[in-house]
Amino acid sequence: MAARYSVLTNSPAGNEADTPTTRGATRGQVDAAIRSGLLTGRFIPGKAVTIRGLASELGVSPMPVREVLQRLAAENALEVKSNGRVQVPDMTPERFEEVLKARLLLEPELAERALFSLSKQDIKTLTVIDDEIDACIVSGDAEAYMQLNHAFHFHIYAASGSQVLLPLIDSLWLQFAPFMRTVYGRVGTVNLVDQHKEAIRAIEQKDAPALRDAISGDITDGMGLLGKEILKKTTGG
Amino acid sequence: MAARYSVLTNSPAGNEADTPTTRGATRGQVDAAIRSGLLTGRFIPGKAVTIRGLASELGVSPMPVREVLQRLAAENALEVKSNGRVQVPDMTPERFEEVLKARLLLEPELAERALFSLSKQDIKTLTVIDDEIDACIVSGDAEAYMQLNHAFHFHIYAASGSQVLLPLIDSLWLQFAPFMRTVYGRVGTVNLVDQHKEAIRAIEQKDAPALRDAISGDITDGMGLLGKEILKKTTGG
DNA sequence: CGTGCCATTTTGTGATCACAAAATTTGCAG
DNA sequence: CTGCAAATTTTGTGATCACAAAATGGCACG
Repeated sequence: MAARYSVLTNSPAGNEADTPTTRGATRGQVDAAIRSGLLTGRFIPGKAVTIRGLASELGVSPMPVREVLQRLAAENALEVKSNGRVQVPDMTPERFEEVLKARLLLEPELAERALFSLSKQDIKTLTVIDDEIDACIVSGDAEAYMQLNHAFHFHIYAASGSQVLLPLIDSLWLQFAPFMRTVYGRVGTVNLVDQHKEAIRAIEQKDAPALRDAISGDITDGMGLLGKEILKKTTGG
Repeated sequence: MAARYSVLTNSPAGNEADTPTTRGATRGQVDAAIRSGLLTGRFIPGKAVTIRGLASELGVSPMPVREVLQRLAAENALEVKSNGRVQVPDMTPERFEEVLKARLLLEPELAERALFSLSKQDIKTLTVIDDEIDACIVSGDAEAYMQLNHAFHFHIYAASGSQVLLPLIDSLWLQFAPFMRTVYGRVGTVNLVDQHKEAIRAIEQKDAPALRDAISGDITDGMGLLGKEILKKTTGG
């Protein structure tokens, strides 16, 4: 069977106007594809991912996939088992509690650092994103919700220009996102509440403590309550 | 010149009692070698590292080096520039301040989590390490000092059994270690003071707040004061 | 019908190759 | 001597290959 170029690659010889000069373009596309898949929950925790499988699915050789998988394993988004097999890590209560703690330590801090770099245009963008999030919650589109929730948070964080804290938070999101997707698949999205509007108000008023509280509350509401409950149930039965 | 198997590799065909079953042994050795080199300051910030260079230096093919470099780049220990070149990132005041902040947020927390897992044997080990550190400070052996200081901190942190916070802190150390090495090379090690003895005492007495303070103080003393002063000078002239 | 064993297939790993882009050196003209 | 351009070397990238270990499936035997 001829490898059917499925997703984000076209003919490998004819890219003239695309990104011809950029070194490592293929790797970048593979990285973006897998990363996006993890963040929106298209990879199931515990499921093994194979180099050749992803390579043929993306229409590229195994080489760039190998490198990207190593990258993601280094960020603890994927797990390399002792036999070399790569899989999406299973969530455990301990891991979950640690991710929650780390998020609560780092994200409010980075949000505050971004506060005075956020323009009126940014506020408008955040409002648009939050409206779309509300629509996804009622429509029950978990994948779109996750993508937009990520966009909301990282639109704030990215404004900080951070080079250290931001990658750490990136790693955290990659770790809990696949698990949260399974949670939404089980309990739906209607129970979701967010403190995004409080966050937007705090940004408008340049109120740092309020922004910290909103981010903390959003993390606790969206992740803490929901996830802890699920983990209790799954470990119990 | 024939590639002289320099460091940690022997004949590739005769490993029977070593690690024959372990998958990815070569990559693991390359990873350990480069990581150790970064943590002890054998790589200079701003200096480019080449795949083929490291490969021939370690007596392996470029393949495992490529993957390890991608891993370390994902941890922000190395920087992949737009032309594909890989180099040790230069330290900037902004980066330094962020690393310091992140360390102060994460490391006291992880130390506290490890507190009740630290045995009397661990305390003895820490005491031995700290004695060796004192010897290195007076003898001026910066490389050994850095290796031991890392060992001291991570012997505590590792006891926590953390799977999330520990890798984040790992990434932070890889980011500031090469820079700190250049600092010690400039101002020497005699000015170094550490709060390791206070930390050991807090562990003995299972005093969590005291341990947090000791770790925070150690970070501030060893990194904050020294590094900020250096960065001010270098950016000023 | 269950269980252990063997053949087959899948998969990761390390090595090598070909190519293009980038850096470096060389050479020449002003 | 200086500055620019062409040639050479270096370097990263993607692809393919060979091999070993692991997983899978089927088959025989109890």
